[in-house]
Amino acid sequence: MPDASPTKSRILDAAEELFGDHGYAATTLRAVTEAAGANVAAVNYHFGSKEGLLRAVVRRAMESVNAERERRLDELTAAGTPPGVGDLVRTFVGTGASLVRRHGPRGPRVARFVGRVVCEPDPRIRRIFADEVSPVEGRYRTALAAALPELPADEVTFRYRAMIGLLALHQSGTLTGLSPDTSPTGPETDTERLITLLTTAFTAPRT
Amino acid sequence: MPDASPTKSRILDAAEELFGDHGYAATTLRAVTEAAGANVAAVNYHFGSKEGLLRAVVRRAMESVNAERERRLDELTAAGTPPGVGDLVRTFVGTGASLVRRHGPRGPRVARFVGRVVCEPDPRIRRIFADEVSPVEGRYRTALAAALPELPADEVTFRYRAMIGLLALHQSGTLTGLSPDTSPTGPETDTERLITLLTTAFTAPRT
DNA sequence: GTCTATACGAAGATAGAC
DNA sequence: GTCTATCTTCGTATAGAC
Repeated sequence: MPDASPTKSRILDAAEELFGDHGYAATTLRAVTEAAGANVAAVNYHFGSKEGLLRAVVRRAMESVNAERERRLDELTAAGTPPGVGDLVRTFVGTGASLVRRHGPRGPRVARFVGRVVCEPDPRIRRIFADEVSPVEGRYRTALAAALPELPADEVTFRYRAMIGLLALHQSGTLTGLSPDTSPTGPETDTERLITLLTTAFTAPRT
Repeated sequence: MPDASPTKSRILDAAEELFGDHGYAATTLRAVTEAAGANVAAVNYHFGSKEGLLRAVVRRAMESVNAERERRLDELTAAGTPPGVGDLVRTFVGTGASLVRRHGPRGPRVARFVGRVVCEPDPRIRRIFADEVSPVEGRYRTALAAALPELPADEVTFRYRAMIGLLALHQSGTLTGLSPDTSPTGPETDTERLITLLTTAFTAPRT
């Protein structure tokens, strides 16, 4: 269903950009509605609250990633032999990094926004994101545990969370530097480096 | 030099706790001064601004960590043979995790605060933290590059930033779960797991 | 149903009294 | 040094135009 309201859609676009650029708490609703060419009260009408607006932006950004992660995990498990750690990490990280391509011209903005939301320490914001990705997250964690039978379940969880965190830092540009465009190498190189780092980290001996 | 003003000291304590619990942006100056039993304008007088208060809290939290990181790196390099990756990672991560012990009863609060600040995506906040740790940070990065001669310099930097990021996520409790006390294992176990993960990750093949 | 105009209480910052 | 008063701006709530 395409957006019934053009105002609603413009507010989503503006919030996505401003939340990603300045963070959730530092972004004022007035800045969002001004950029969207709408009135302040419109966000309360369409999304209920500032938090409701955040949830809507997260959902729009993540639903296609969730779908592709499901699809590729289905492919991996349908192949007969259970997927290895390398395949799982590459699929998960690669799908996350493919946010940029998936959202067309809005791609870089979406990636920056998502990376920033995942790093957010506020429990309420973390909860909103967790709600949107928890189904597929559970499937990957189970598959990783199966691929690492010698590793205790809680250490798998520990490393899984490290993967989520590093992917988020990668997407928000923290891993490449303070300024977004200081990286001498391209973003694909960093993604490959992240996959290498994480795959090796997962196969570390148990502690 | 002990604090000239008891009000100033109480404001630092209160800000450390509230910034760590609710994040910088979500913490109101009124909540800080109320918890400190002082007037709202006292923080503006003593620290210039909310940002100045943050810088003061960061400095008080990190100066002993910086000092111990310097000291232990001196020990490591004075031993004759250049330090290996495992020693460097263990020293760096262990020193960061020792925040808890180093600040006595305030320890857990300081660790939560620091972890949260490092994860903060706001460039101004990141800059404040970077200012306080940059000298010793440079020394560790150089030592890591020397211990990994086969790795390109920018990939060392990439993995170094991953270490900083994961240490921060570890200290803010993101790696152990959404709620702070859900971890079935103790914090030392998680620190050991982090050291294992990072040491293995550093020695991954170049990409 | 969609949206705008506007008002309310609370927050951060500042100036000046003491 | 510390506090009071005040200014601007924030998120939210209400009422009504179309």
